[in-house]
Amino acid sequence: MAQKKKAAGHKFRGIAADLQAAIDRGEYGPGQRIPGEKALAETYDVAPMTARQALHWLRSQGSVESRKGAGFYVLNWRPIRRSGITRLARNQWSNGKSVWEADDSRPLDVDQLCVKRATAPERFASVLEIEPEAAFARSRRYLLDGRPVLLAVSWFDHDLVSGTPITRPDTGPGGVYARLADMGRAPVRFNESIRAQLPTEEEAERLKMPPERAVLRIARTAFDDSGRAVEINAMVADSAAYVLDYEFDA
Amino acid sequence: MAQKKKAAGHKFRGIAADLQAAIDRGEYGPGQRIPGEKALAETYDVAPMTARQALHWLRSQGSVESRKGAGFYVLNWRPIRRSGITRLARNQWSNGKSVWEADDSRPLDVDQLCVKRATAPERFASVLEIEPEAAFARSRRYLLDGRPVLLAVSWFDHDLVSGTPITRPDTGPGGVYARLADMGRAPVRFNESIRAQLPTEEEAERLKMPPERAVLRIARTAFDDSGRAVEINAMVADSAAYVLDYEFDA
DNA sequence: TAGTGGTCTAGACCACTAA
DNA sequence: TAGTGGTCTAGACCACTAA
Repeated sequence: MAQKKKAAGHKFRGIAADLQAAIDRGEYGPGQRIPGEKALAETYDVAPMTARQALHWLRSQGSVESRKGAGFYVLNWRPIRRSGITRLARNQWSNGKSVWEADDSRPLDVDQLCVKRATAPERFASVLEIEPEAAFARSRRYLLDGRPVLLAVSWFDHDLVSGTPITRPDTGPGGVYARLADMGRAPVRFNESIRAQLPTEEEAERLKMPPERAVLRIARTAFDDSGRAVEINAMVADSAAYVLDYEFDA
Repeated sequence: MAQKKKAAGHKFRGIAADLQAAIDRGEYGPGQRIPGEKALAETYDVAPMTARQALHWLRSQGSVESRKGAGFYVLNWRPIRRSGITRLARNQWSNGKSVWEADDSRPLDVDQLCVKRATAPERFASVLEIEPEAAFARSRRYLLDGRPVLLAVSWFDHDLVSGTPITRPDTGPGGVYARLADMGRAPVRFNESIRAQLPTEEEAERLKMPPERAVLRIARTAFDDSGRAVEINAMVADSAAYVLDYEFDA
């Protein structure tokens, strides 16, 4: 009968733990291939499905990535530290005092830039106090070393930004916030809401991430000095790539 | 109709989408049971494993929960809105302007309170500038309507808090921050770092959540006016239960 | 006692990769 | 061309639930 080396009915966890430990010990270095479904099934004397579960668990953790037809390969994320409150970022209070190993000094590339009139999700439209159809969207994708890590769509009141540089691919120095300031609608206050959810199929494809790994959804609303929302930036980040950081006074 | 191309080999996605749509339409209300593995396998003419994948996908989204031996039941989360920057919370800027349907007016219960000397994770110890063994931990679990939603462990320098009310279950009015203030080490600045990861087996059990659903890990570091870290609060939140909220000036 | 989810078996075919 | 991951089949036994 089936041999039970771990708690009954959790074989795949034991296999995953073994592999993770081997990765942590450096037995498999970044970029190296780890044993595949067939090899694990034989080694551990389990069904291929069970070996697969272990590999997918590692993948959804971000420990490995799978390449179809090629195998599973060790990843070594140095998460991007995203400072939500940028003007206060990197001050004396936090120098070198971080609970995560992370890095915020690497430049991100942008592609898939798309600016167009579009229909906003209901919940964004209501915050912007517009009809969903009366929205303008600036969409783009961010990459780190060629790997997609973040999707972002900025939503505006179409009537507000129509005819301004905000509707053009290049918004000029200072970006959209500087242009909003030019129009007398400078953002003076921000709200960021964060959730972790599964990616949609499209999001997973654009981020080249496995569909079972969570994304961080960050919705940043910018308010002008009259308290009206002038922009909502809806971001979707690969959860394996990001650490979000906020600093504030007591 | 926006029916996706039936790319051969994504049956479970179609089934999951059908069920989610039925839930969204209200065909299955909160608390109601949805068809199980066997029923779905028959209805859609697929293998039980395929039906199971669909149900587990819904579960990892937080749309349903499974009760062993009883079936899958519709959940209706009203996420808890956690304001990171509490002193600024709920001001004019954000009144009624939220992109998520959430609620922050419900009281949380506390259980599993445990205060003891303990060994801190390396990365916490180094931020607190102590040896891992020289740590003191205050651990507890928070529940909403009887459902666990958050685990929290506060880490201190053992030598600093030893003999103070911080080492007792009841820390008195104002809690640990007031006691730190009594000692001349009042927190004046905070840093919160956020990641989304899979729960450990123990975390999933204590939160009564499926192991494939992500948790939000929030590490809050409190600094005194000399810039030294006086406390690290390591929180683990069910990602289906929480929206994190930060507000700040431009 | 009948039914359910949790885990697992032992395969299959396909598209894709690397040599 | 041999090997791999992605998806799926058609079951199995177990612990547990609800009637």
